[in-house]
Amino acid sequence: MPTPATEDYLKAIYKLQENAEAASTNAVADRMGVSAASVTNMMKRLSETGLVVHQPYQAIRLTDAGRKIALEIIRHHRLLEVYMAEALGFTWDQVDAEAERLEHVISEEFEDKIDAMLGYPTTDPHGSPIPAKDGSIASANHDRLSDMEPGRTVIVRRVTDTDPALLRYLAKLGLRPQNIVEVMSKEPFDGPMFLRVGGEEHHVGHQVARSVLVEDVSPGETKDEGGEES
Amino acid sequence: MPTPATEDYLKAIYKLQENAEAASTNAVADRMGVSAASVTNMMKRLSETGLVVHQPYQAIRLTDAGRKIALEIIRHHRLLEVYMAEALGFTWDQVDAEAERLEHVISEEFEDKIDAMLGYPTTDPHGSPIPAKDGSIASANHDRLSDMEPGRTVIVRRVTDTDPALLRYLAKLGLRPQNIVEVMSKEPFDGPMFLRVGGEEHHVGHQVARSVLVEDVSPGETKDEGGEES
DNA sequence: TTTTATATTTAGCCTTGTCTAAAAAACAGG
DNA sequence: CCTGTTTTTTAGACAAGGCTAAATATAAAA
Repeated sequence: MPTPATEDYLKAIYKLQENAEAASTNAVADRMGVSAASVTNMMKRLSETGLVVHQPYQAIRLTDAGRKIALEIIRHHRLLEVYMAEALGFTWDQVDAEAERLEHVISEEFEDKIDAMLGYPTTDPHGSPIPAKDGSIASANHDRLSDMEPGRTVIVRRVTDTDPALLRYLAKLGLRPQNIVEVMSKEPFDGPMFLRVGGEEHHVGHQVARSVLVEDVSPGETKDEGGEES
Repeated sequence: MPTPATEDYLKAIYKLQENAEAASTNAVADRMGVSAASVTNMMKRLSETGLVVHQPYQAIRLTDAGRKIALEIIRHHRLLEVYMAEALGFTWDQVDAEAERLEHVISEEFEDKIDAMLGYPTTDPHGSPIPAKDGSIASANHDRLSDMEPGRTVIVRRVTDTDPALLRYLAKLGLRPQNIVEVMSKEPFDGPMFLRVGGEEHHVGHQVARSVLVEDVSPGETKDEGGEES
């Protein structure tokens, strides 16, 4: 069985790769809050146990075995988040920190029971997909709210930040999954956006809008697969 | 914050003391499944942090600070057991192992939420008292079923074993908290007892009967405080 | 292409928690 | 009161994870 530390490293590497970022030593160190030297050291050991591939000075990649563990832990994490929100009345800004610790210790039985009790949810309270038991995971190709042009109407699908203060702010604005947002206007040079959400109007900064993933549902908009903005 | 290992040591020492046994190095080692040398080593460090008092070659005692931590962890453990049994449908033989890992990682909020959701229970599924938040704990002075004489009628109050196989056996016999048991007969030399439980009759071995704590409710029986059998 | 800056690795050290083997203290029996 | 047994402690090692400081690659700039 992998240790909690091992699981955390694999998860960090997975998230970087998912984000299409290179899992460099520094990137992992940043995300984990440890020194770069600690990462190098850990990667040497994870290589030996066959969970990652790491040639010195190159990006770290997960092996199939490593990815499997990462996805199991992410599954635990997100199921726990849903459970704590639904069954225990935690708010969406509290669940991440709690799940961060519980994810390493719950049994397969515990996982199965809460999964069934929740009716086999597919996303967590922040809209992140919950990996299936077989290791498959839905990969939605959402846009960032910060990239949407004025006049667009979008549905919030996911929030990619775990900072409790930010999450409370987003909840107050109504920027939560499933809510509809109209982009009224947008200032240049990464300036603030002017939004209409559920009857209210708000100005939100660029950094905040970046962490909100949306789906364009503007009239006449067709779903195009993987189109980058030009 | 104490580490999980620290918490486990303090809990082990607490349980020995609760059982009126001396918390010797060997006793703790046994209970923890570690070597005696590991215990000596750990006690040196726990002494330095003021959680236990340990003079070489003498019994280990908890300080107030150490007892406080032990009780917090036992509270976590027992609340989690109730929660998993009531809310998640775990059987009473499964909850101990699961709680053993979860007890170290749940937050104060998690503890409070499940406590409230369960209606502030005072005992766990095995009848063990749940320490209050202030560190107080109900100390019931129960007898062992194995010590009860033929003719007595008793109510099962608590089971002091965590072995899943034994617990499943006890459940099948009906030897669970709140159930009424009549002692029909009892063989000498720690022989088996013949019991009537809920309309069925069973022969149970001495070791098994020893792990069942009961309250005497025979007709004409008065509650006497702390009376040892003569 | 040489210099400079940045990223990564090495080297060496530390803490926690564990172990085995050997030494020492405590206990028990005669 | 001495001797053998049991208990406990000491000594020394090890693995996991982490750190800092120094060395070395790599990438960027001149």
